[in-house]
Amino acid sequence: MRARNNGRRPAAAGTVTTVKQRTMRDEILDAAAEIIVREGYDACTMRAVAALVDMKAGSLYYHFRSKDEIVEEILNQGIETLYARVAETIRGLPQEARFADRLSAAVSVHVSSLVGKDQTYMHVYEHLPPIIKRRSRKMREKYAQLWHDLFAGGIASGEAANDQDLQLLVPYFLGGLNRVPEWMRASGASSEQVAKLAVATLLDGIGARR
Amino acid sequence: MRARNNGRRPAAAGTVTTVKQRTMRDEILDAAAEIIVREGYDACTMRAVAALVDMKAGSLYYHFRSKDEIVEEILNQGIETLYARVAETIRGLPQEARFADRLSAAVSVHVSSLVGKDQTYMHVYEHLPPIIKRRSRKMREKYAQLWHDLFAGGIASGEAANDQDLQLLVPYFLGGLNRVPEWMRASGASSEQVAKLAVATLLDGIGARR
DNA sequence: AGCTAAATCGAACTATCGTTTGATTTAATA
DNA sequence: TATTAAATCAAACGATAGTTCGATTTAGCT
Repeated sequence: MRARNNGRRPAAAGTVTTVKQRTMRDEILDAAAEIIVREGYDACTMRAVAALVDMKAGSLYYHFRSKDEIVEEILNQGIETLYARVAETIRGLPQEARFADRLSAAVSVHVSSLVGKDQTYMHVYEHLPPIIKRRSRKMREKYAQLWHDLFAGGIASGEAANDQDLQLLVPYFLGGLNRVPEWMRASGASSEQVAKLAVATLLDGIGARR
Repeated sequence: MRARNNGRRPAAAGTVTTVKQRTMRDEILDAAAEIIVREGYDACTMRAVAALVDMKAGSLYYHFRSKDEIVEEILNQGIETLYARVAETIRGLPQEARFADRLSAAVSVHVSSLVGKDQTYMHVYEHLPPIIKRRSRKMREKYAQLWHDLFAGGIASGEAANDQDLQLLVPYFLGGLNRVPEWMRASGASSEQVAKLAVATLLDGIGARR
């Protein structure tokens, strides 16, 4: 583990605000992610990535140690960004927010993060070979825990039925949401529509009221 | 489109029952599917497939024209088998069966087809590059139509709320189900558990009863 | 036994992959 | 301007992929 610049400069002394600087490293990551999303993992060759940032393949190795490092970083950044956004959203809700509102907010952020213009790299996950997938398991579990806690809170407050096995419900629910981007683009649905559908369906179900 | 034996012999003259014959073609397909599921698409090389059926890579080309043909056939067989099973299950239900029962039956068959010992090849889909995925869109849409009709029937009979946008609900629901096998193996849940959870959640939701 | 077609082998070919490396350019500093 | 470090290039390397094809084996039929 050699020390590395990692493409980011420390904030200037005496400055509190972090300056978000766009580095070559970031551009390469974006390019690779774009190719994976659009054309699949196989199409994401070092030469293809390099071409998208106007470089030759070999030059990428100045910024990354290997292709795996690129892919792994895409995945990690994606999950961490998603986690940060959803966690922040939940944290920012008023104390008295109802379960339904918490859920709505979380789902909205989750879905829009996967397809919005601010999109993260998380759905890249679908395209990855199993070997690389496994490495990110821990972070994914941490993210699932976020939702687990959200649901548990709803049950504790009596706003959600407590006959749910959260160990099954959470991955089931998240699994459904993660698949959304694939057919969203085709159907032309918006993040808001999907979020609304997901929340309404999850909370009330589609059964006719008795 | 050259005429092909396709690895199956026509039933003998005068015979009504179709004899299911295990051909080399089928074994190759099984081997390839097994590798994809266990080790990912990248690991599914012609040499790896050949080794699993005790052959050399070149010999596979006696049975298939290309690797793509193998992968495509795995995908198509999987979807068609799934369609056939679910369609048959729904068709076989008594006329007076309630919507909840129809749904339960369909979900059970769907889920168990994805993970059971009788597993189809459908979850191979996850691992495929987008180019190959797109080719199967038509059949997948046909399958979705099956579920669309099921839901529409529930709404028509008043057993399901009619405020659902089925164009969104169906892919959302199926998307969730298709992701099930991945975490099922990890959590040790059974098909029955998952099917029960999915149906109960979809019908009643998890919101506390008012 | 001899023949024929099906099935498989063995060995190569071409293409492309990730990666390495020494030379070269670019940009900042002294 | 001279020096130096950062960044990129050009070209190749070895590995492995899908594929091809003539030779060889296997199995059924006469």
